[in-house]
Amino acid sequence: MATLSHIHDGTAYSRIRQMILSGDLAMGARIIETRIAEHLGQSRTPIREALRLLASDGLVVFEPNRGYEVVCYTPADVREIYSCRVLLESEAVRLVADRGLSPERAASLEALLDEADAAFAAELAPEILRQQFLAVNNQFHQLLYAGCGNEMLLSMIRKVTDIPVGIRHYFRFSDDLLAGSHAAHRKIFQATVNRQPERASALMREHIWTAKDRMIDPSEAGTPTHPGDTRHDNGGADEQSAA
Amino acid sequence: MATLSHIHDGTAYSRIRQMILSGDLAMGARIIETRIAEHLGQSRTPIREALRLLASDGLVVFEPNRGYEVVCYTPADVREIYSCRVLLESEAVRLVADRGLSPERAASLEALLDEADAAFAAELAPEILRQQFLAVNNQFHQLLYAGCGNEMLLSMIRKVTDIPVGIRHYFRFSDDLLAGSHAAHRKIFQATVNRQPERASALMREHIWTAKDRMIDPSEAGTPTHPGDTRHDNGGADEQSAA
DNA sequence: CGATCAAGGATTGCATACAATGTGGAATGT
DNA sequence: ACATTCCACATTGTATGCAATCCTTGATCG
Repeated sequence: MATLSHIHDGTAYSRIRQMILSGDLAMGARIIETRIAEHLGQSRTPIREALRLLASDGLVVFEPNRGYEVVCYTPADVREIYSCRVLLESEAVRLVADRGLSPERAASLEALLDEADAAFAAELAPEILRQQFLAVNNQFHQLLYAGCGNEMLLSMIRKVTDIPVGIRHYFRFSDDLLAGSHAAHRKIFQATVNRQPERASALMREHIWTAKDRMIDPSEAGTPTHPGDTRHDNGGADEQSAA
Repeated sequence: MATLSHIHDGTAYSRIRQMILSGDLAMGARIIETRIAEHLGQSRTPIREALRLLASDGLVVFEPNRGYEVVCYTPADVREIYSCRVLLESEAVRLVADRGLSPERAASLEALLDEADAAFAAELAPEILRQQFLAVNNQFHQLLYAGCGNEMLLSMIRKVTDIPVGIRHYFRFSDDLLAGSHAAHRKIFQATVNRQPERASALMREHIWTAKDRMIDPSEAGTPTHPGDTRHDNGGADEQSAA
């Protein structure tokens, strides 16, 4: 039942996957089997299988008899992804807070948060800081959900989380954004260790919504913001208003 | 971005997939590449790729150098899946109710509901009735969500919905269960056309929870019921109780 | 009698060869 | 000059052959 998408071995699949996630293969880049094959020193057969898998993951798009290219998300796609993240990750953290964090995992998470603190204190160049923070950020989220007890949920979270770094160009960053994100992590972590499922869940929703709000082009590409995403802002008070 | 998992063409992938979903290949059955290859009149190469894809879908499990077998869900796995269904499908129907059903889709859904009514009225043999209802049931859910506007969400719903029919042996069926399920569909549909997102969502949650409650062995296999699934029963009143 | 090891068969892993398809460009006709 | 057709190249689709690995079975030894 466990998907293999989080494994980092030396297979063609994981190597190509890493190239896409890291931006080594840019979004929209054409992928030619023979090119990749000789680059990885293998024949086309295992590369083909890897590419089919990546297409199933949604990391490359595949057109029969045409070939593959790295997925190029539209802003609307990214908004979809973030809507799913809100849903899935708020649920995951709720489960974790309900079950309780293991002491080891709590310690690891706290270490991660301290690491981020150190990065902020180090007065790094903005670009370096951003990069470092995003790495810690991802680790925090992954580690936090790890003990939620639902493997299917975890695999779906990986699907909406492991996407090319290139999408960060869709977001407007600022210094306070990173700091705010870090503060949110602290609060989420605290609510989780305090066994406050609903609170941790609500904080997580707000955390991801905030990130989504920093997307560029809030008007174009069809879907401004997904309908209903504001429900928790008005508490569903206008229920039945359109009936 | 659209996954191909719902396509029913003549490819080896979709053919094997259908064999698994229909139970033609039983849960837990070993799959040998050469066997399938000659059965489908193709060489091993496309079959290998199809099987890798199915492994990524979670429909077959794959052990390197060992081969494939049809996934055999444990009751705990099915409970995980149903927890995810609650989460995903309640959200999907909420979105649909918020956006509003298109008249054509509403008509199709109503036709589907009438079809189920006819099946009940026809006094069929229990097994036939069950089979027919389950088919209509699946169509109803798929069609209902189709206009939710989030392709990623839809693909995840397909992942937790398209599973081998064999899992129905994990559930205890009864005549009133089918009738109750049908009644729930009517109410969900009504709330949706009435543009009551929260109501439709709550009905859907309850609908799937009810199904989950009919699972056999509510005690064994590790996870009795996923923690937190009862939150909506107590309204989260015991929040912070364990802090 | 049981356990261990070896050999054989079965199956997957990979590479190569060839067929099928699609694309781009050049040549030709209007 | 522009459009169209046809050919050549680039790329994917499939089949086959062989190497590597794993499992099974039978024999041998304690």
